[in-house]
Amino acid sequence: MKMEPSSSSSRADSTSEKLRREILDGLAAPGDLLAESAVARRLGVSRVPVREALFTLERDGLVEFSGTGRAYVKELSPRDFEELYVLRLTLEPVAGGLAAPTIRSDASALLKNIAATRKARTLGEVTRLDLEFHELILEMSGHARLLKLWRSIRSELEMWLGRLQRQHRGQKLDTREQTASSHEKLIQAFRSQPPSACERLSRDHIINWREWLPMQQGQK
Amino acid sequence: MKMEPSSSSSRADSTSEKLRREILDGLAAPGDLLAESAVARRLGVSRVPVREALFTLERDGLVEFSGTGRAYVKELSPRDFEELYVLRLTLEPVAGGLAAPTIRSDASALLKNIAATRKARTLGEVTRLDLEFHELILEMSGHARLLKLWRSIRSELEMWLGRLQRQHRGQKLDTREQTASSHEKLIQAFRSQPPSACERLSRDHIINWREWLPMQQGQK
DNA sequence: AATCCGAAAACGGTATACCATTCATGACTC
DNA sequence: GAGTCATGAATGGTATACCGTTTTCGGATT
Repeated sequence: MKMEPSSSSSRADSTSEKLRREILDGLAAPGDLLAESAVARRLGVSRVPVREALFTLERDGLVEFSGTGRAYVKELSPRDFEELYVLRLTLEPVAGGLAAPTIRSDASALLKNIAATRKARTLGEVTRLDLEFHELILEMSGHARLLKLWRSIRSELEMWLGRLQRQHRGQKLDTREQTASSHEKLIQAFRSQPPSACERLSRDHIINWREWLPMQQGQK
Repeated sequence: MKMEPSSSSSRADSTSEKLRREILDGLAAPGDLLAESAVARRLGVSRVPVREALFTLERDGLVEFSGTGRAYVKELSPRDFEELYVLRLTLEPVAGGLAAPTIRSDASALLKNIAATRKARTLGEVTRLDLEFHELILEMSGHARLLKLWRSIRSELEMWLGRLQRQHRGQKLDTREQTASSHEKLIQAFRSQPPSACERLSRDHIINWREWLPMQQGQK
């Protein structure tokens, strides 16, 4: 028998997860100092696991170190988001092409995700399931490093999307159905098209996603 | 006045560099255990910087951790190299397209690299300068994350190429002139072609590079 | 009021120590 | 001889302590 994988046994992991959540939820504002001792005291662990957690978060792009080794919550500019967008546009079509055969043989995980999306109760949940859908395709590509690279930008994407949501509370776009049906169409196409077309479809899907996003006015 | 950047002030950095070199030079064989205490004793530092160095090397793909936290020198299979090749094919054309305007305005760094390549005295030096040439393009793309992703696979590439070299000592291909002139042509083309063509040219350059490589017979 | 400066507090880098777990070795059993 | 189990060494995770550097802040100076 095993423990559920969510509750990590090591304090370094649970510390990085707690900090990640605080950053993604906006509790820790961009630019905030994450001092090792302070975090350690606050979370009731020693500095060692905190230190390790900060390195992890740096790898995930949520934290950056100053020249003197201090860790700060990273600031994300619209220009940063553009970079992330270009990377999705670069990585995901390749994954789509590679994953096409796998998806044709078994798309159950993707379909399950779509069903869950239709039952989502909050906008945040839709966003999470959306990213999970795309990560599933990366996994099905069978390209371990491609998946690793994609994961290395996932947290930054989540941070940006979370901020967007908090800024546009009022809007009641039906993102849920939009996302679900868009993903559904993508799978249908994947099942009937050759890999090269799957690349193009993946690309178009990202472009569409980008256009739906409510963007801020400030360019830079 | 500053210290030369090569000698890093922190022991964690110098430790990771020493280990990186040992792995790339084949002193540490794939599969070898890198026990924290043993490395610490051998290098005359405590376990703390060693631990940090091992995390760094894991990020760079030279080391992998077992489920119980032990660090081993990563095994690289031909299939792993295929993944790396696909990633170059994915990332570098995008960088080429983005870097085109910058290169047109100032290609001096690239030209300098080519000149150095022509003066290289060992095959290993040619390889290093080759990778540096491509990294320069990534830098000139102005896309910080694209560069970061490329760097995250650079060490693995170096490891593979180093192993190839050691396996094919006898061959006396004139890689030096081949590399230099190929890079020269690429720059010339970059200067006269639109960004979309630069993407294609970058892609072709990588494909050519791949075909020149002496590959092993074993597929898996 | 603005600037400079020095002392104290905060902070990061590293070493050492402790403990639970894992791993390797050899004896023992069948 | 193959498999099993116990024991001790090796190993990683974490806490704590020390030290040099950086940062902060209040007071002196202009």
